Amino acid sequence: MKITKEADYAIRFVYILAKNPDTVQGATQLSQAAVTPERYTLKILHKLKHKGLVKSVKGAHGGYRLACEPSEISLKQIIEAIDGEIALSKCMGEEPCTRMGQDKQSCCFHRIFCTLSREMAERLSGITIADVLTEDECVCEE
Amino acid sequence: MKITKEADYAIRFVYILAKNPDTVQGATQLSQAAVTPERYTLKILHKLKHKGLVKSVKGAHGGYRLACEPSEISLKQIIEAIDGEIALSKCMGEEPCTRMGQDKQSCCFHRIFCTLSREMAERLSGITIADVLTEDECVCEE
DNA sequence: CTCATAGTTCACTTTTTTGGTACACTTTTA
DNA sequence: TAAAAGTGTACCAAAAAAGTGAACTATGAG
Repeated sequence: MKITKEADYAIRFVYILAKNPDTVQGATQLSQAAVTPERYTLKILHKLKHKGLVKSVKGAHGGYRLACEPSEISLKQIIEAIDGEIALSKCMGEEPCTRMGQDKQSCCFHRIFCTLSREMAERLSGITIADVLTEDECVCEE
Repeated sequence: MKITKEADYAIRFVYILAKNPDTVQGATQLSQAAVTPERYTLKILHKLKHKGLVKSVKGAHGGYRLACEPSEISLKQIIEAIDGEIALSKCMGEEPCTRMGQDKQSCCFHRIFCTLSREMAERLSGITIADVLTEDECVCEE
């Protein structure tokens, strides 16, 4: 019922990039800002790039920047880029399972977990990095 | 973002017990019905008992039965009995974290994840085993 | 044009969590 | 009182998560 640390880091990176739009930031810089191991940072950024959430700039003074506007990147996109599809139960991904000795096409929990997973995904897709930036301001003004 | 297999099993056990109220069912019986290893079943039942969700009957012809009505047992209770408190991010359990180099009392994601976790917990506490039994009937009538 | 910078890729290790066992108990009732 | 059934602790192994190393490639500034 938790997102992985990797997804957690990923959100942080996107957040940092969003805070400084139009600026290319190196992996070293990002690692320092988010307090994460540099190698690990690279790995995560690679996944984010692969999913088209960030873009990389090669060569001297290269680095990373967001591929689109903060308001166009949702938590769902980031989490799914790292952890894969949002599903509360393992029997989501598989075809309808036949556990519990039932010969029916789906186990009795399938539908409930499907619904919950979808709700969660929808909720997360409604929260963008732009929202997080706003929230951040609120926290800081406390 | 997934519940563990153990919690998944736990829900199944409670479900099976709920299907046959007023009947004491042995661990062996439950294992067969849910297709789970017997030893593991015992371990899970132990946790459920510890949290007061099921009761055990000792001695010959002993076994387990629900501690209360199916409508009084929510998915939240079962999942938390096994996996611990529902929290989407690791930084929930800890005290407000000071990552991201902020000297503020809480990181900018803390509040968002707190809200989401609470929402999820509330949603799960609204679904009882009685609901699952009903849902089951629907599936079976497809 | 060349070299330092920075990303890319693959392969690896360590740590933690999950899933599952073993076994030596205790309790109860037929 | 012996067999059936639950109790509890400790342990183990596989898998996933978390993190590392090193060789490689691309690029642009000087």
